[in-house]
Amino acid sequence: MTDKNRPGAAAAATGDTTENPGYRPLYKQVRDIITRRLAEGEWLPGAMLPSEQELARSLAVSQGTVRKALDAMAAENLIERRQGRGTFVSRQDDERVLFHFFRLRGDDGSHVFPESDVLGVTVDMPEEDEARILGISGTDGGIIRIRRTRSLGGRPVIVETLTLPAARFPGLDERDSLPNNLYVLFANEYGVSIARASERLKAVAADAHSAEILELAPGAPLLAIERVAYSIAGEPVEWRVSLCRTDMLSYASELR
Amino acid sequence: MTDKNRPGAAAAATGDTTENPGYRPLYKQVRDIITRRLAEGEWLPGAMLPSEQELARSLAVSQGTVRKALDAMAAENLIERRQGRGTFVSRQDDERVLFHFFRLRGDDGSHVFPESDVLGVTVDMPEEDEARILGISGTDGGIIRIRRTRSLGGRPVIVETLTLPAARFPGLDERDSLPNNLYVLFANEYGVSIARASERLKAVAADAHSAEILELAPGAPLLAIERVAYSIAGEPVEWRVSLCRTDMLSYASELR
DNA sequence: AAGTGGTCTAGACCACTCA
DNA sequence: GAGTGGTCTAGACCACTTT
Repeated sequence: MTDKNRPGAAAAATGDTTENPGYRPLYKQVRDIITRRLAEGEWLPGAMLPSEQELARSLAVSQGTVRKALDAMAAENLIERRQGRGTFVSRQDDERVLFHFFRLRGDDGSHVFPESDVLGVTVDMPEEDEARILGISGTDGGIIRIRRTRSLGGRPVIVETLTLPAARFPGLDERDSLPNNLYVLFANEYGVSIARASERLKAVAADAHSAEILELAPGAPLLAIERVAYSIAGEPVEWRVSLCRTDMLSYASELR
Repeated sequence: MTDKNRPGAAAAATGDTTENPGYRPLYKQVRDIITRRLAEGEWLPGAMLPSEQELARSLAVSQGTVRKALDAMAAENLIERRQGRGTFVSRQDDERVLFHFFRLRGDDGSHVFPESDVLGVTVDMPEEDEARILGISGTDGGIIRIRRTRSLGGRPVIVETLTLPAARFPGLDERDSLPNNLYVLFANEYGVSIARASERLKAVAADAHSAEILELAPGAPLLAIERVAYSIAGEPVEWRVSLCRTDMLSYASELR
């Protein structure tokens, strides 16, 4: 960070769009550096980052530049800043994060916590669509499929299939039990933090199997939620298809 | 803005949460002032705001403080900033805004423009739920209901009912025709700009009437989207319930 | 009292747009 | 070349948390 605004500064893959070459603001370079160190596990979830002053000194930039970089990372939910305390790596079990990635609400808007029951875990070679979505090429190994239901008050309301790249989660298929919140497991046991997800929703008719699990008549309307979740580094690490009965629940979306 | 950080500065209703009293940052006060002037129509959609220098001078704060206020407003999609050109009031017909409030996509992710056909416009006194959602009290007058379908390639894919507070949109019920994009009409003819919306989604079975319009069998699964849209000032100005067949479409949601 | 992030200022310079 | 927003710096002070 000695020569300012050097024209050849690499435009790393950071999700920025329509970036012109030849110029990359210092604070974005700083953001990329800190994000990379974060993705590499230098600071674990919940840990405190060095203070702005320290980071500024070690990166040889002004405190204001570090501040702008950290503010950008906080806007991406990678870190949390607390006045008087410090800057901390976001935790997947934080309530704010938890409900950010789980958009189903009670009809009165209340938060709900469905309990999960695993139906089965299998390891296999990916189908074509699975390989494409998870970015797996021929030699990258197999995938783990998890089938589970999620229940509210003993009533099954969701049946879902998760597809994970096995290389990322070694031994996951042999665990005795899986927690309710898989993202906490991903973060704590495999160093994979989910930063964002992209969802597509449809209304579908229940097939015979799902209908039986959800205690519905075949053909009943279900909300199908298809999710691809991405790590901090921006790689797809989970493909999840959920079928939900929405007579007592609804999916909340804020447009702003 | 003469006495800095005066403790008693009013904490206006700006959507900020858990605000402690007795202190309100200058840049938030500036943001509120400019947002209020914007909501009052001082600058129309597409118009250019005064430059940062001018605003800073007229408000007797530093340029950096104005910048932070404008950056916050840009993050709320109220304004758009373009380097070298200026700061402009967001337009509802801007492509970015248009698809921000319309989340249905083709199955390949493509943007899609359904054509609307109005089935009927009526003026009435609000039902209890309509009055509650739109914040209409007894003497505030009636509501306008618009029923319409939206079609892709001649095939109806959405049937929806919109409920509007009549006081906000005088004469809307007597117009010869209504445009495809109502939010442009709201902004240009009634000075009502939509700043944000809150949606709830469910999967439902098609009733006989909707099924006939959408050329489906009764009981077919439909995506029900219930939206409340809010003006810049934060008041609810539209309640919309859409029933969509999603065999060729899906609802896109980005979680980040 | 010490340390953290948050605000505010003032000034210099850069990138971009347009006349 | 003039005017705009964007970046970067340096320093002062404020609010908040912890010791």
